[in-house]
Amino acid sequence: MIEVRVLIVEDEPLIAEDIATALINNDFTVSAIVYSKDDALAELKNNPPDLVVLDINLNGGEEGIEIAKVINEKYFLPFVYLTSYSDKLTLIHAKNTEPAGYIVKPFSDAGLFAAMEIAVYNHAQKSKLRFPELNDDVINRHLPSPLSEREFGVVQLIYNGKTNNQIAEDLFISINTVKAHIKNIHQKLDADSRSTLIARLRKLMTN
Amino acid sequence: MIEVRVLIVEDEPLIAEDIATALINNDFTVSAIVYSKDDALAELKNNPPDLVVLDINLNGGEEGIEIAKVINEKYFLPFVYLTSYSDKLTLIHAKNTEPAGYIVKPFSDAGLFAAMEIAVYNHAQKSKLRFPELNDDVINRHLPSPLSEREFGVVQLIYNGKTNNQIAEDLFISINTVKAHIKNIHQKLDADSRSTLIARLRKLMTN
DNA sequence: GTCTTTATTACCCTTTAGGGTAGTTTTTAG
DNA sequence: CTAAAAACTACCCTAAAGGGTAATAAAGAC
Repeated sequence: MIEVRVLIVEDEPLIAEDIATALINNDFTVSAIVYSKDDALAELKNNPPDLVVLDINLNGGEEGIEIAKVINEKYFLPFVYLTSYSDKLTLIHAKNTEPAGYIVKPFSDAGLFAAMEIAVYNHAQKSKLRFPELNDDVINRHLPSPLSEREFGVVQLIYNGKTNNQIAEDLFISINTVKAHIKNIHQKLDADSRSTLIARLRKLMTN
Repeated sequence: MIEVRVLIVEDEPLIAEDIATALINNDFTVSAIVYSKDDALAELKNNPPDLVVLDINLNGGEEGIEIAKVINEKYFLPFVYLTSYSDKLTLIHAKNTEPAGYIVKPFSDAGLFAAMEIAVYNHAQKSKLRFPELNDDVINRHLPSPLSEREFGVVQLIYNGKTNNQIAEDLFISINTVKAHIKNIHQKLDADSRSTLIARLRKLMTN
């Protein structure tokens, strides 16, 4: 079991405490409880959690949504809104920030737990989509002259930051051979250095 | 408007033609119509589309689902199932392959169009998650000694395959300065070459 | 105002990478 | 079986990157 650190952003201390207790009972760790947007942003920067519980209506406004936007822009973290079904307009704004879930007040222990679990799970799924492994089919369909299997093997090692020497050792071939392969790879991918090669690979993998 | 090339996999030629006509009427391009799994795989390899319309029940079996699995493993393409609500077990299998949508037979022109639009849109959203831009906050929270703004600027250029000279030109500074920055960056990120640096950046961005 | 961090530059030297040419050995396809 | 493609190797040379040291200027913190 991996520790999940939760940041609670809620301006009503009693509710915040309730949530904290419920979370701890369900094997979560509370990284901090904050009562304002500024404190929330500071916590995100200095003591980043794995998940954020976010009251939509902070200090009478929609500060929760502003925090959500910052999370989406600057941090790759899941967050769940705390909501009491206030006004519909706020809920529309909230939905557009793509929250991992909602906790509706008053909440039950089980409901909280379920929302958190789903949030963590969905975020793990999303994580898998980021920086996927190189795939020869995806790459080759963009190339006039496709990479051979061996060349693709070399490409993967370059992509993972290996030097020519390390590649030679890994593949049990001479460094001269490695260089020859890289020469051909550079031609096929129109690159002239490892780093431009890697940048091009990323591009090919997204299209 | 960008051309969307659609591969149709459907063993009943009449239905396939219907779909093709409807697609063309809705400004899609049909890259090919195939009637078997083997032909579908060949098309994916040799003439890759942007989207696949996939009959679940090909040749009496569940070949459509097998094709879907290959698409998920080897290609990063959205696909929509063609289904006639046959048996529930098949539908469960189909759901597990994460299709971008379903087209239910008999389909209407509008229904087809909607399903395709949604599929294309969702796929574009997913694409954004792949290989995201570097983010200094995300990177710095993993580092004991964070990157300065300038260093992060250099990092981004390295990440995009620029040489030291190009970086110097881009930032209007001396190549010696660039080298000094890179030296510090390497220390902070525990790297000793551009490519290991890039690999490490990827790793930091996913955690 | 001083101290610290960041940014800037220079010089030197070593290692790594990249590009050209050329050759042999496997593998694979027709 | 033969031709073509892919894999492997060597050698040479140039360019780029990386690491050490050191010094000045600018910006921010206290």
